[in-house]
Amino acid sequence: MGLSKFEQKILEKVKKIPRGKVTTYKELARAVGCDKASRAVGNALNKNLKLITIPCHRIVRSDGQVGGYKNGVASKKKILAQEGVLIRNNRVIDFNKILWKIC
DNA sequence: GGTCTGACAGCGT
DNA sequence: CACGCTGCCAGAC
Repeated sequence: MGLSKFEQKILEKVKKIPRGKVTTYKELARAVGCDKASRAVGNALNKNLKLITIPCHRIVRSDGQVGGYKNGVASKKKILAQEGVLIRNNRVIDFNKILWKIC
């Protein structure tokens, strides 16, 4: 499979995010040792998009905004809502409460 | 190799 | 609180 080490590490972390929680591109970047690579993280998720195995909809911006999604932001918000994550005007409500911090 | 891209972050206005 | 700009980084070309 043609996934870089960087991408593999990202996806590993994403798989561990519990239902009903969210984490950020920045937090993921930090977790894999490149805290300034938040942009590259988004790229990695965009390419791989294994929507079933990898809950990439649980990744949001560090300011609580929903951010992007390959299938469309509307879809992302819908899935999050199904998991109990409340959203208003493209922003996650109680962002700090449901933020998943990666070890 | 150099350059461009984008599901970002931070800061100023 | 909303925009806009600049900086950043791994990948794709």
